[in-house]
Amino acid sequence: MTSFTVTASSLEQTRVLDEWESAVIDLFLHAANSFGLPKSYGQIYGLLFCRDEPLAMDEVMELLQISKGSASQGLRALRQLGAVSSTYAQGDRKERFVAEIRLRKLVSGFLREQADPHLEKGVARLKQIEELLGNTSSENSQIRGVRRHEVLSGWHRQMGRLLPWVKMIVGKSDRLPPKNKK
Amino acid sequence: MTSFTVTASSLEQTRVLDEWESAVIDLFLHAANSFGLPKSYGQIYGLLFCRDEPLAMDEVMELLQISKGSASQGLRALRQLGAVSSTYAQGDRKERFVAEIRLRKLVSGFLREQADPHLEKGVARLKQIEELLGNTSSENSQIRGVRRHEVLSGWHRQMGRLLPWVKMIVGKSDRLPPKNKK
DNA sequence: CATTTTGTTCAAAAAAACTTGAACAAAAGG
DNA sequence: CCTTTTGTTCAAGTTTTTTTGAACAAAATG
Repeated sequence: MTSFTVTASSLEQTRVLDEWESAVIDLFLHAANSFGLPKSYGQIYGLLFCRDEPLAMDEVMELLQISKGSASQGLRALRQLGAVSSTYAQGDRKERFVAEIRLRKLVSGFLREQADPHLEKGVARLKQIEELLGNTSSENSQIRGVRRHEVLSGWHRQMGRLLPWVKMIVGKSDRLPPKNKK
Repeated sequence: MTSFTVTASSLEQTRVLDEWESAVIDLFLHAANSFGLPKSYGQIYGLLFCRDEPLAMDEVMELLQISKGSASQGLRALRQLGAVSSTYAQGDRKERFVAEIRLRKLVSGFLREQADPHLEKGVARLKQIEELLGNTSSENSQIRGVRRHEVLSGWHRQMGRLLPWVKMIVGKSDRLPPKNKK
């Protein structure tokens, strides 16, 4: 009676979002935002995170109600970050996507794409500042500038040391620890 | 002849930016941006970072050519982050600001203000998802949801563990190491 | 008090970031 | 080839964030 097309589980859950899924998607939306990524990237990742089966771009568009452009760009960027990977289902032309769910991978991808480039640009900037210090007419200012340059170099070195540690630490216990107690 | 008002160093450098200072300010402008802070915060911090003497708000405004509003809000936010501290020069009504230059302090302030609140909101969100899982009609979906909730909880725990380490690691060798070689 | 100096607030303007969708390519099928 | 399906690109539109500046408060000065 009321239970009509209800047990269409594995293959039909694809069409609508469960409440909890919306909440997870929303969580990732906010998370993406605070990592400086567009909201839509968060939504897309969140959706894939929820699902067991790979989704194609058009399914992502429909489920999240976002445009082709956003879906395309979002999926590409997420793959670039290593947050999503794609497969081609046998005998189907569509590319389908799944979320990378290992925190270590997510973090290291993020650092590789976001932090590492900044560190490299940092080298160039420091070099540039060093050059400008040559121009400086006032001796006092130059001395001050050299000190600041040293401080910045120190910070740069520190950051370079920190990143590998972060990757390590997050790697530990990627799997859930055995549940003890109750 | 050519050296006229030239040696007005310590107290008069205040009026203009040296080239290297502009470069440092620009560096912090970009850095702020990639930490998700407004550019003006970066500029203000950068300026103070360059200077030995504390600067008042109107000096910041003039040197950076920014509005009263930006200067006021920027300085307040930076103080909140622990990136800047203020003093009142004896017999002067103006509040004057200096940059916190110890990386450890900067990082821990940033984490305290930005990361910690997110972790706390995370707890609430996880709880909410857990509740929504109760509503879920499809058994399969619920099971899937429980799994995802477990994954998210694991991530949350990991992040909670990571932050203290970051504060530690950055703390090491805050001072420049003794220069050996050459 | 009235005045001056210093600093905050917040609505409106400006700038930046994100999203959209239509036009365009690329590849598969027939 | 021509058509269909799938996916990319990017200019224009939308939304969000940041900055501005004028009005306002607070505190010191005389």
